[in-house]
Amino acid sequence: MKNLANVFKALSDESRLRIISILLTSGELCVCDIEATMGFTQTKVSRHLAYLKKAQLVTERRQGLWKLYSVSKPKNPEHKQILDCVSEIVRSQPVAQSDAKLLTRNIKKGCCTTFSVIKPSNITAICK
Amino acid sequence: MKNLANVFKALSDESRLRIISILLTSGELCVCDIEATMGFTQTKVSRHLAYLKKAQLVTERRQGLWKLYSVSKPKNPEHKQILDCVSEIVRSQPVAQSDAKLLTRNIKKGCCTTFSVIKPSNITAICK
DNA sequence: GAACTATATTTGTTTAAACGAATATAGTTT
DNA sequence: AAACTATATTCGTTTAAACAAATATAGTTC
Repeated sequence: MKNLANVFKALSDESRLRIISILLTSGELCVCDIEATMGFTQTKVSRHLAYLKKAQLVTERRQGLWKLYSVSKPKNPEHKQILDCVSEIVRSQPVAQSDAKLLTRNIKKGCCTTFSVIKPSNITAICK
Repeated sequence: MKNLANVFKALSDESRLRIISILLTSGELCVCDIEATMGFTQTKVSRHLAYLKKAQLVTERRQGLWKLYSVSKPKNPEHKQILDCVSEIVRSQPVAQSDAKLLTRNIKKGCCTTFSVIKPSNITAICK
């Protein structure tokens, strides 16, 4: 029960819920794309992602200079139950839709997850 | 999203999750039965119940001297979605089972929800 | 209405969360 | 290896949560 309480604690912050929301719609995002989409500072995004990761709600993989975050794949039935419930609830929130639009606009600008398989040198030439 | 975050905040404490759990198994309980079952102080139980009530997770009705608490009936589709998810998850936690046993033992002792429709004077003669 | 009982709130203290600014780390390019 | 970039962590400060002990409130009994 302590662990479940910690999962809920990780979900008890609006910024973190919004991060989960846009990760659900995008599949995978680098930290700076989350910053750009939500207008958060780098520190803030990084800290919240660390919190979500500690609660096993998100997973990260390195891709060159970037770390790409996504909502975790469930590890066992209980974990799946929680992730499914959370996903379903978060997706049905109104803010989820508006954030999804912000994300789309950001991706159209091309910075920088869309290019995360491209060499950094080429990306910085295109973005910013 | 802010509201959802607050709901999760209300769920981010082990004591509160356990209270929800025994309210689910019992249907309705007075504060002192929760105290007795979980070994919590009166202040602690009352405070946590106030928190849960503020998040609309539990409801209370007065019955004589007692206040009987129960998990809320959903008020709208979103509310129902959250309550259903939470109930399902909480019920599947291991501690929920052991707490249910403690509750049964407590009810057998007859203090005091089982008698909440009886006059207080008669109850105190039986319990304590 | 006075004594009593169940529950709620206040008070003071301790522990944790959130934040920006600054600094550290690890991978990349040249 | 030095300069650079994306992300993580530390630091100091502000705001909130948790708790027990004490007090307040509202309903009950006599």
